[in-house]
Amino acid sequence: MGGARRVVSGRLESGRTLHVLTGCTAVGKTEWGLRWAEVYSGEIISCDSLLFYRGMDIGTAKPTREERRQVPHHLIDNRDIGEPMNAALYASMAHGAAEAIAARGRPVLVVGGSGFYLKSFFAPVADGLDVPAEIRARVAAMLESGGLPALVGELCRLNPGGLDGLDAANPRRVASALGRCLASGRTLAELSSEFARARSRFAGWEVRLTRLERAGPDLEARIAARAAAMLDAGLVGEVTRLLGEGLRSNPSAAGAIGYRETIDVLEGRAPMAGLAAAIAGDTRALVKKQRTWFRRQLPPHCVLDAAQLRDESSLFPR
RNA sequence: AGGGGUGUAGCUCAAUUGGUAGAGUAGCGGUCUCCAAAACCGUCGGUUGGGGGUUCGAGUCCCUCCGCCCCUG
Repeated sequence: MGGARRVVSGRLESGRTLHVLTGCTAVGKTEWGLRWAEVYSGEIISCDSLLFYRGMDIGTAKPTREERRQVPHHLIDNRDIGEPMNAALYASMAHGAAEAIAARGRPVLVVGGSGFYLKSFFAPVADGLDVPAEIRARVAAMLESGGLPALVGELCRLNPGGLDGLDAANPRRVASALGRCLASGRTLAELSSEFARARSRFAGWEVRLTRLERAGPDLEARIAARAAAMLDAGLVGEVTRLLGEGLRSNPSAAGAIGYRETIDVLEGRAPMAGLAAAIAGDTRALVKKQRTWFRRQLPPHCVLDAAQLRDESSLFPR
């Protein structure tokens, strides 16, 4: 097996290639990614927005200690629950990890289902404009006192030519857009035409993107099993502990599937008896959102039926 | 068995003294430049448990049957 491995990985290592394995939650990408990385002596870069956080293990179905001993994993457990995370930071960290793995002469495998973070491997996701804390605070104060209309009004004043397709009903998008205009002194149209010329951090890499799919009933059964397994593994205890560590101060983490439903139970808004079903239901909703993203936002890619995969060598066909 | 309560969208619930049955959520579709398992937008959805009656008009009032819950025996 060692000999075969060397031959195959020798073929893979010509040039800088990024292998990206994605798919919706519970489709089986983690298992297949592990097999592939083990056989080809690769290292894994996680592309899941919640795996950064230390302590969020059970509810995120994080790769186990044992799995991480088998194959080196990157971008897992490197933030405390109270620390913010975002796509620009992710892109920078992922790029650093990929360069380091490639420098070791090993194949790079990205595994994950966070669409926006995934995008950073084949397109720019942020314009690099640094919005000072002072401006963010001023925008936040404006939102507090005048509500969304105040921000939109100010944004219109700064952009007499129009808002460039901005979703003016979305507080996050509006606040972010206003911050960028104030920080740069430019209009949204100017910023976006500049952004359109930006290149991905991985522009020099060959990106090979594969997405796993799975038939409805099969996936449904895996979602239910995943929710039940989380409870068996002690999800309630994990959430109780994280609440004590400030889970609530991180909206993304507190709103994550598995966590928000458990918080509802712990605070008496929902019955313990319905917890597994609630988690499975919200997981289904996530799967739908992921599929919309994959269908509409990913570049053309290879789609494989996870149930029919027999061999990791077919994951990234030429 | 007697007394009380209840029945409205897949689910949780609204609906002035009787006056065109609405929300949230799930479902379906969509947006995407620093919270993305986020945030936001659009849209489908009901013979108001069944039947009868009163009324110009009934989710609402009356009768009856059915289901569920609580109390008493």
